[in-house]
Order: sequence, then C-alpha cells, then structure tokens
Amino acid sequence: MSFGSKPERPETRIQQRNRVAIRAAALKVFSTFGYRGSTVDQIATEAGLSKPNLLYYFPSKEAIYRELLETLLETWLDPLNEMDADGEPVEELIGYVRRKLDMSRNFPRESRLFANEIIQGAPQIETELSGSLKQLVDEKCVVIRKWIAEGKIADVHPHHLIFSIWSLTQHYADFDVQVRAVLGKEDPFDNAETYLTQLFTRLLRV
Amino acid sequence: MSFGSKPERPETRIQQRNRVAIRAAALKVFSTFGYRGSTVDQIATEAGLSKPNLLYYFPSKEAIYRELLETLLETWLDPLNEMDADGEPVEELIGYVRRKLDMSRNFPRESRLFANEIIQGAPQIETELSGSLKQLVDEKCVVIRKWIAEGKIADVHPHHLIFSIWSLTQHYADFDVQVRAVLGKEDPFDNAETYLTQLFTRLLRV
DNA sequence: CGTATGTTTTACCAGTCGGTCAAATTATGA
DNA sequence: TCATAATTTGACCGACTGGTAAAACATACG
Repeated sequence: MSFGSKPERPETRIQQRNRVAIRAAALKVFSTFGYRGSTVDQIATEAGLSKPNLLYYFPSKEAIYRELLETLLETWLDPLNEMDADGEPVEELIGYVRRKLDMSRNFPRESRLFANEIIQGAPQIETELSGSLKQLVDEKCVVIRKWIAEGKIADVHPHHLIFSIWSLTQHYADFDVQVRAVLGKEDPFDNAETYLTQLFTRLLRV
Repeated sequence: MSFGSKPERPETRIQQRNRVAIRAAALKVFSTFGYRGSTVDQIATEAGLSKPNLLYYFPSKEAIYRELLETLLETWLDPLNEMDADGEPVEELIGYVRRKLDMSRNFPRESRLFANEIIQGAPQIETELSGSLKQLVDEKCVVIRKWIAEGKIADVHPHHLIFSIWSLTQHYADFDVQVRAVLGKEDPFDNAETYLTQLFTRLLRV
C-alpha cells in the first residue's frame, strides 16, 4: 500500500498570490450579486486574470463559492464560540454583541455573502445550518438558560435572544445602503454600539 | 390641442388575469434569486405563460422588476405611516413592531424582495431610499424625539430605534431558513411576538 | 545552456440569456 | 355570421454563460 497518490507539491508564490486574489475578488462579486447573479468573467476581471486563467486555479464557479462559504462560516461563528459560560452573564452577552457589530463594521462583505445565501434559501449550506450551527446555538442556549435560572439575567427566550443579536448587528452590514441613506451624513457605527449596549442592558437586567 | 394620444383601451379580462399572474410569479422568482439571478423564462413558466407571451404584457424584465418594487414600497411603509403622534407612545411603537412582524409572517416574499435589492446595493431604488423613505423616517423621528422630551419613553436614538424595529421583524422573513433550521420544530412566530414585545417594553419604559 | 514544469492566452464549444418578429390562433362584438 | 382586434406561438437573433483544449509563454533548476 502506497501513500500519496497525489505528490502534493507545495504552492508556488504565483499560485499563492493568485488564489488569494481570486478569493478576494470572488468575495466582492458574490457578496454583491449572489451566486447566480455573479459571473466567472466578473470575478476573473476583478482578480486581474483572464477567465481560463482563473479556471486553472479553481475547477469551477461553484467550487470557489463553496470554499468561500465554508471558510467564512467558521470565522462567522467565532464570536459566539468565545462566549464564556463562566463569565459575567450580561458582560458576556454584550461582549458578543460588540464582537458581532465589529464584524459588521470590518467585514461587511462576508456578512452580505451569508445574507445572500440564506435569503435565497441557503441551497449550499442548508446542512451546516441545521447541523453545526444549530448544535452550537443549542449549546449556548443551555448556558443562557442556566444564567436565567441563576437569576443573573432576565427571563427571555434564548433562541430569540440570539436571533435578535444576529439581526441587530448584521443589519448594519447587510442593509448598509439603506442605513446610510436614511442617516444622511451621520456615521452608522458611531451610535450603533451605544444604542445596542443600551438595548441589551435594559433587556437583560433582572 | 387633443387629448389621449393613446386611446387608453380598458383592460381585458385576459389581460387582468395574466398581469396578476405575472406579478405573482415575478415576486416569487425575484424574491428568491434577486434581479440578476432571475430569468424571464423562469417567471414566464411560473406564471404559466411562454416567454414571448409574457413579454407581450411587460416590455422587459427590468420593467416587471421596477413595477414590483415601486408598488410594494408603499405597502411596505404603510405600517410606519400608521404610527400616530397623538397616541400612547409605547403602545404606538409596539403596535408598529406588531404590524411589521405580521408583514414578515404574511408577506415574506415581499420582504425578501426588498432585502435582495438593498443587500445588492439598491441599484433600482437608491433614490427612493434617500428620498421618500428618508423623509418619512425623519418625520417619525421628530415624533419620537417629542415623546422622549415629554418623558413618555426612554431616551434612545430615534433612527437606530427604527432600524432595530426593521431588522428584528424582517429577520424572521428574510432569514426564515436559518431561523427554522436552528429552532427545529418550534414555529418561529409563536414566540417572536412575545419576545419582541418584551424587548421593546423593557427598552422604552422610562 | 536546455529541459521540465508552471502559467497564461487564444480560440472555441454548447447552452442560455433577454428580446424580436411574423404567422397562427383565439376571443369579441356588430 | 364575419371581420376586427387581442392573444399566443415557434423560429430566430446577437450577446453572454460556464467551461475546455491546446498551444504559447514564463520560470526554475540541473
């Protein structure tokens, strides 16, 4: 029995550079137009490559999209993972809100990529949603219920609490155009953090 | 000078039936795939027509989309319009939340249509956003500020208060797949209203 | 240098896109 | 009934879609 049916050569510098460029370009395009609304040509141009050249690095349009989604899902769930069952409950939850809001500020494209995918019925990550995502959320809901039982936070529906954190924070990334159109010159994030802290403090205190 | 360069014939029964069918089909398709991800053929099939037959009723794909968007924008803003400056403040605001949540429950497609449009940069309704939408929101923010000054509700940022109502209610329509995946068998709307009422009551009471 | 490997381009494919056209079909009303 | 208008169809267009093949080019290394 022999190992390594594929010799598994190391990545060239050029390969590394181009794959990075492609991922960045794909994120930009997919997050703006959704999977079906994006074209390989668009991504290639954005990455500074020709279409066949791009397809030399990735086997297909779908392959790029899937890799993006799967890589980003972990990053996306990190802030929730960091929530510590042994910490101070209100602090932990508001810390989670702050981390999610930071991600909306710093990685709006990633947020919109997921938003597009899920609004359109999550055809590519349905399994992850009811699999690893549901599992993580359910775990954290147990913690939240414990906090409630201990009288550390108000009695709220754990799942809906998490939904409200998601929707409130991601709104500033996903609906950026609308938020800015309504606010005019005022920067959204200037007051968002204050507002959300106020909201969750008032919601959670016993 | 003569009137009616177009004789302006009344709509036939067939015309009425088909236009209604097309609008319904277009809403279904556009709300699922976004503008660029949808095809005229798809809409036609969904409406039970052939593609050329559909284009006999609407001049182009874009025309269908624009008409949908503009018609629905009014419906979408109605709940906010109904908010009465002379009513009981907390009741008025929570009534608004309830009406928006009802729309998420009863018209999720309409919600997703807007969500797709705005996430993708609102190329077709940018002007309406910073025009009539901003105007209406600004008006209502004046009312909210008045309520705050009168000590009827807590001192919160009016614009962000409205954003939070939008994001929390529309989340249940736009991210329906995710919400259901995480909740499992539990129906989202069963507890959403209770949760949101609780949230805004705690946020707004002085 | 030369050769093997990695990279890019040109030309191309079959299928689909939004949309047009004229002909065929169906409904309408005197 | 018949003629007129409304509706539907099939055939078609040029542009674009995701993807392929092979040749041309660049690079690395003995």
